[in-house]
Amino acid sequence: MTYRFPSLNGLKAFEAAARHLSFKAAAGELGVTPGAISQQVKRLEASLGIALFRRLPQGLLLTREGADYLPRISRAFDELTEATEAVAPALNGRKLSIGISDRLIERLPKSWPRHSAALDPYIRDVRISDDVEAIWNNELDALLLERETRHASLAEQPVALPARDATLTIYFVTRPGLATCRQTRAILEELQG
Amino acid sequence: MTYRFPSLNGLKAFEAAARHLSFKAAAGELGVTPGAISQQVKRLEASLGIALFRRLPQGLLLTREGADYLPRISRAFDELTEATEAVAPALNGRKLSIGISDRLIERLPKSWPRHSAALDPYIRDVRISDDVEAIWNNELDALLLERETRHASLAEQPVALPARDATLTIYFVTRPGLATCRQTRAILEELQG
DNA sequence: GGAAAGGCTGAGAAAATCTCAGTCTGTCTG
DNA sequence: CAGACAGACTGAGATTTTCTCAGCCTTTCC
Repeated sequence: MTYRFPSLNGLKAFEAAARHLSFKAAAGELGVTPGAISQQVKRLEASLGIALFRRLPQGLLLTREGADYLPRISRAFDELTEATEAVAPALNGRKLSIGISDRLIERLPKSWPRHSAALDPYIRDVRISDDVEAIWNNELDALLLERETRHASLAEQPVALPARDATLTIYFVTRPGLATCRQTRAILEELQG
Repeated sequence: MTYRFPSLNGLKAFEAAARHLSFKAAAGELGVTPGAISQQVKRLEASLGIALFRRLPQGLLLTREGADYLPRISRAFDELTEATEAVAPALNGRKLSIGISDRLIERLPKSWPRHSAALDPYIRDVRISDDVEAIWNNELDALLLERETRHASLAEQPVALPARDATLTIYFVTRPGLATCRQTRAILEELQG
């Protein structure tokens, strides 16, 4: 009983691209460049021996095969996500401690984060900090930073916010195990409005 | 709607290790060394923040969390496998052309492959060849070789056979898109007896 | 015509993963 | 009890995969 299926990274790229019908948008979602998506999808198509997309000047279209494939891949991904959320953080219900760099806090909407009632159940406290070490020490659960740390063992989720001065992209940094939990999702959604 | 879950390679290692309750056996199945499995599983556990296995002197045991996780991961993998088989090769029902290196054919059981009725529906012809190029030219669908080619864009499946002289490990080489199809499975099963 | 958008590609950089060789612990054997 | 063995772990370095970057191409829209 051996499972055999294509590169799982390729499937991830396909799934996102098919959902958006855009390599560029998929790239944004997955935090890579469009070229990377293009290459992943192409490799996937080569390994399956079929075309999943039709590239038209007006945009992408799923082929018949791609359209058949997508919902089943999505279902599998749902299962992986739910299974992971179910076992992973023994922190269901725990409130998170969050750090924000001082430079960033001046640029965030005033309403955030102290006065957002919606986040009360998820946030224990918010401190000024940009110390990534604090995450490893368990002093902080997450950091909001204006730059990526690109630290391989941390999860970084980009968030595009409307700020005082035009749009601001910030990064929500956590241990990987916290990247998907209810608390994190609630915070990110609230941030993005 | 963004899916977030741990490294898919790590999940693959976990799934195989949990099924065998052995890192070594999982390594054999996935065609890597036990050290690689050990590292993958460890990374997965770190990213989830929980232990999936208990390492006892007598062997591996799943933790409660690991045991909860496994069936759901397996189900997701089933779905990926089935979806892939459903869309992938437009060769359902096609018979395969197979090449066998001359050195190898002398060492295979006499019964194979020409006289195996079970394989009739799956094999069109068998030729003497060890030319990997022929796979890319579509002149051959698969090769049976005594060594790995380690060609990145080909799928190689090791097969342990009872041969004239003790055990013989050979490699079934195909395009990745053919690695999982019914024909291939039938041939491999027949080979392994 | 000119600019903008989106996808593609090749080269090289970066990251993830694997192998290798050696270690350790516990079990089995005589 | 010594010795052999089995299986898991580890760090260093090699290998492979994946990503970025910069530039190109085609189509659409002013």
